[in-house]
Amino acid sequence: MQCDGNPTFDDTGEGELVREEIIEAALAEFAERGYHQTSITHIAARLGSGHSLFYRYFENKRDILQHVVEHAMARTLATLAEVSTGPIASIEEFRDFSERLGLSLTATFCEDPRISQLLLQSATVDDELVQQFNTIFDMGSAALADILRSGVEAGYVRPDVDIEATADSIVAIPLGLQARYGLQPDYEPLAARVRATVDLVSRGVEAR
Amino acid sequence: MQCDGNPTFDDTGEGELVREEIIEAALAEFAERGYHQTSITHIAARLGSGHSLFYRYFENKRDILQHVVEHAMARTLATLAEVSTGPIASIEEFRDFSERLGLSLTATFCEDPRISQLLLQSATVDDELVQQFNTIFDMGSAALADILRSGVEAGYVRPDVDIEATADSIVAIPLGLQARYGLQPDYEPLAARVRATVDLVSRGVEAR
Amino acid sequence: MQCDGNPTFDDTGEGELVREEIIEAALAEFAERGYHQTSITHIAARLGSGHSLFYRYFENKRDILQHVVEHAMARTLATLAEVSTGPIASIEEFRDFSERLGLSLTATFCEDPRISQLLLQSATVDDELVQQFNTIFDMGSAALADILRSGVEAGYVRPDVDIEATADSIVAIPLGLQARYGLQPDYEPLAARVRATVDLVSRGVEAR
Amino acid sequence: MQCDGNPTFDDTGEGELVREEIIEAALAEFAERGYHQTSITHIAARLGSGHSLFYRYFENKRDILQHVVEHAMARTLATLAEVSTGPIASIEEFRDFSERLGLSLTATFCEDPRISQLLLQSATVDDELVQQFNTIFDMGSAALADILRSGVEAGYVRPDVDIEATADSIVAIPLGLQARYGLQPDYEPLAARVRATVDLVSRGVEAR
DNA sequence: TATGAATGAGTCTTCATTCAT
DNA sequence: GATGAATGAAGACTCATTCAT
Repeated sequence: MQCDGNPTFDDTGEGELVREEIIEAALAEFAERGYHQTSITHIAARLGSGHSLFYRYFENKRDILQHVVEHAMARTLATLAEVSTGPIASIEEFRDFSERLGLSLTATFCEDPRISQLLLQSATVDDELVQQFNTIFDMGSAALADILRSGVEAGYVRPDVDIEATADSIVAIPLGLQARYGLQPDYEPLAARVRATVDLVSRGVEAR
Repeated sequence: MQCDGNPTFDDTGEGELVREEIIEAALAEFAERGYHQTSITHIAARLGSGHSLFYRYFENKRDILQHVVEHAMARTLATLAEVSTGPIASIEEFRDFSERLGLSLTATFCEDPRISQLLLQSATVDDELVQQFNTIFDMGSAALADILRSGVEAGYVRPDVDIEATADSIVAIPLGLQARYGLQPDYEPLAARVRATVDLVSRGVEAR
Repeated sequence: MQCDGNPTFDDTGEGELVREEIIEAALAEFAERGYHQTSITHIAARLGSGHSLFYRYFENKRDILQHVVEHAMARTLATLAEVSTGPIASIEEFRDFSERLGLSLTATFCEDPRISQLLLQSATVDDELVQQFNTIFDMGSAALADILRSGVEAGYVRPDVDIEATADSIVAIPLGLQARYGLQPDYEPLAARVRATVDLVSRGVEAR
Repeated sequence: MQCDGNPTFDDTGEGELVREEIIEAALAEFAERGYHQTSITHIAARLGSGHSLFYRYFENKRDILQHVVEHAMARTLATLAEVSTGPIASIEEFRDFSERLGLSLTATFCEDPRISQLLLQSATVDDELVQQFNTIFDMGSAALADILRSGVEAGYVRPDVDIEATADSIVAIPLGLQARYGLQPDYEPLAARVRATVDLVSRGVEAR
């Protein structure tokens, strides 16, 4: 009766494979028609299996959204992790790092736009997901704030910037762009926006 | 079929008042529980009227969303109109104008956060509303691009900026901030973010 | 509260005129879209008046159907009355009378097919109307039985016919034809069917 | 969309049984209270099941009417098929065949009067069913016309009959009788009418 | 483990009817 | 007399969820 995510089988068995498949199918359907317009039957149909299979692996519809979002988030974070480097010592390194990060994210989202579509939708479902969204935003902003702070210390960032507020504004940029272009992303135009953003931000915070 | 938006009464009569009331109630419900979670009965209950009254004034649920969104948009545009000024001749004027615009919008959204909540939701309903959203974004971006172009001509904006891409990035900022803070907006922190954004952008595009 | 068909005004006043108009409009709508698919609003729209006017003149939707049917029936009976003649003395006179009757009815129905459409529908509404329909049928059959009986006495109808059963069968013919051709009646083909029927019946009952 | 008449099970499984039961229940309800007065809930209540079960097996209310009508038609045609014989060579054989046919149909309808009630109703639902009704009528009439034509060739039918028109008139007879007596059929009186009809028609077309 | 039959709560929508003006 | 605003009962239909097999 209680299904806490793992049925009887252990996490590495075949069951986990099925779970992945379901999440994949759900991601596809949610992204294509939206969470509210997607029924369990839609997901099952894409899997080519009966719809009650779903309930062996997930509590309910809401439950799987949670998992799908986490899944998508994990993939995004993996992209971010690839790009992280050591400490940033100059505005050129900052610019360089930002561009690599931005372009890499862009590539990821262009490759699988469903992730982007999903994230935008998730906030309309309930407060808990909104909280989750906010947490991610705040983590991103905090990380950026750290960088800016060390930039101030290192002297390549203006000391008079409002660190937290500026970090928020910067993190907001890819988010807003995703809202506008996320549904049918084209790499080239988006890459141009990334470069423009990097330019804007670098000059905006640079100490002179 | 029989109700094309306006019943028999003319636009200035009492009927129009009821329409406004319904729109107001729908805005409240949509913002509070989300479009998909709101039923016609919810709206009617808030009005204290029978649910069929709704259908005298609006075609269906989708129809009223359209109207509510237009309503909200109109209010937002009214705010923007108040701030618009003549030509901008220097980076200081640019900074000044941006700040007035941002703070004014912030005030509007803080006063009635439901507008912001609604706009974010609307895109999850159907493609038509997504298009509408994109159109608004593009209009904002185009207006800003015009300003930047004239700034280049006037010499206070660097001539090497990618005008369109930069305009998009800048418009994305308030959008992203709204996604993060729109649901429970607090004027002061948001105002700080506006100022930080203005600072970032002004320095980012300024010719030196 | 009780509306027994006549409001306060007397039957010859203007009120009666409005009643006729409503009945006419209802007949048109019922015939065009069917009783169940017709709403009071449809009728009012055709009249170009408010829908509550209806309730000044008729109890409810069911009530007006009753009236419309009676109206249609009265028109049909008027047609029949025109054709009735004195006693029928020979098979030629029988044939002649039948043909005049049949063609006259055909002409009436072709002129206003709505009557025919209505009568066919009425039976699907409730038992009372079915009873009414049966009564009409029986009256027709009884009248025809009288004629046949006098024909037997006069010697031009075979004495071995089952009078009642045969009368029923004969009355059934126009009814069945109406079911098939009543909705879009064309005079010529229907006239041919009338003539064929008269021929069939006359020869069928004729004494030799 | 997902239910095209047959769910996943194949036609021979238990599912087909349930379908039959639903059709039977719908036939009963439609006949008893009329198509328009019958709700899906009525049908489900008769089945003793939830109303949504219905939608697993049929698209919608209109859909099941179609099926019920086809079901009824099939039973009727089965009756007709039993009676069909080889070529008819004389007026006596014609009379004989007609009587067997008529009595057989009468027996069928008396046994399950709901079929008759249903067929009469179906035409009030929509144009498509009216077309279907007309097609049946025309098929019957065409078959009868063939018989009459071969009767003319064989010499036992008067050569001066208007074949098509007469066939229509004859087919109209059972139809009209059904309209009058179909709702509460009694075998004996109906059999008398069949015999009278056969008598009338045989003498009416017989060559002398 | 997997299936699909069954259910009932919930949603949108229509429409006959009433009532204040 | 006439209007149209308002209502509530009722109906079609969907879908998440459960359960027996």
